[in-house]
Amino acid sequence: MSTSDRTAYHHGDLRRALLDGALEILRREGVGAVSLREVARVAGVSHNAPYRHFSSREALLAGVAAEGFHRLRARLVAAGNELTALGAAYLAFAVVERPCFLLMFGSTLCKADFPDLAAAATDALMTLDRIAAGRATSTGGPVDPDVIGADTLRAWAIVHGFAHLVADGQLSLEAASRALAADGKGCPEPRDAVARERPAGT
Amino acid sequence: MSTSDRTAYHHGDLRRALLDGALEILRREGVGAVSLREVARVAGVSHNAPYRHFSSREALLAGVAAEGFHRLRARLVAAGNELTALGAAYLAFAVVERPCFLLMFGSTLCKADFPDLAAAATDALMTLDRIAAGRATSTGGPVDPDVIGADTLRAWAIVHGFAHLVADGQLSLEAASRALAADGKGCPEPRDAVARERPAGT
DNA sequence: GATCGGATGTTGACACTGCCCACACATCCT
DNA sequence: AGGATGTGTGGGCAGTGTCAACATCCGATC
Repeated sequence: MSTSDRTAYHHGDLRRALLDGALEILRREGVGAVSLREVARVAGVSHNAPYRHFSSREALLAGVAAEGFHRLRARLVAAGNELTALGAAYLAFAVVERPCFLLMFGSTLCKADFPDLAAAATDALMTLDRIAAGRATSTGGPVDPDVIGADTLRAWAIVHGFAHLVADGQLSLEAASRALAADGKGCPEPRDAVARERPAGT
Repeated sequence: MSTSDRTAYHHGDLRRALLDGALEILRREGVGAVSLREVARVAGVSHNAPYRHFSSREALLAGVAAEGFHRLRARLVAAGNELTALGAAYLAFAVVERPCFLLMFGSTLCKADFPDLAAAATDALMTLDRIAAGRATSTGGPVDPDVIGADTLRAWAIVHGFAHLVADGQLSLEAASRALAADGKGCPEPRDAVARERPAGT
């Protein structure tokens, strides 16, 4: 009834509508409120229509999470290649997209069950490494700590830790940002000095 | 029927049995499988008995999570006061008690709704700071970044980040342990030198 | 252009869940 | 002895995920 307005029997792009609706509900009311029936209701279809596009509720959530990783990746790319800016972007995503962030890195989904989700996650993280280290890495497969830079790994852990602490409400965004900025400058120890040499934007 | 064996009508210590049963199910089948009815079934009581001890499913989960924080605290205390050992203990908890860890730091529970849970969390984290910094801090209330040591905050974020990455399966335990150990020695930069001077056990 | 197959959406049903109600039982206090 | 109170029971309701059978539409093929 929206995109191509065929006959009102076939939706047009129900899969897209379901993902959008699910994200909307996720953002407003949390992951617990995302039910197949409610999402179907929002999309204006019967309670079983979603099963033509997602094999289960988990699969729908996996789709939403995968798109979350795509957005995270886009934010990282847009942040430029300075470590501090990358960290800020990561943190901002965790705050602005809190419910989605918690879905992406939570216990609800087992990434092994959803290859697309796993790929999206790896892709985002490899992008982070590629930007931070200023070199090209292949995508796909699990994160290999021997491939990813040791510096990037450490930076990732710090930022990820702060992001979770903030998302959980254990720490204020201000405190985390301050600590993160201080760490970025205060503790460089350039084992992988090449990546740090470039002045970068901001 | 267990502790004091009164009349088999009154359970004896149902609250305890419910918490134990819930933790058991949580460990074996994940948080999604923890339902009030199933927990009641395991405890051998009617489907409504749990409501005499927990006002909702969330409240039961909050109780389980609070006990998780107590166990985490115990592990930290037992680990001694060397930073590396503390980090390893934190990481070990995330791996061994993965479902509980994810419940404790996940989006399922809003800590603001459960004061006991919030207190348990703060208590564990303040214990971490107290051990790491070798000084006494007051307990209760949210974590104050001006009270907690800057060094501890940074260490906490790193360890917490690695713990989540491992728990999510994004990183192997070995890689995280290695990176953590390397970081513990490689990047001291003792702003808060007092805490590090003591040789400590192990 | 008619026909048929596959993709997509619908209706109905079942088992399960959280939560509310009224009721039964046990214990304790006066 | 006799309520008052805490604790467990049984029934019921609305909501959910999922399955099976059916309806409808689109596009390829004759």
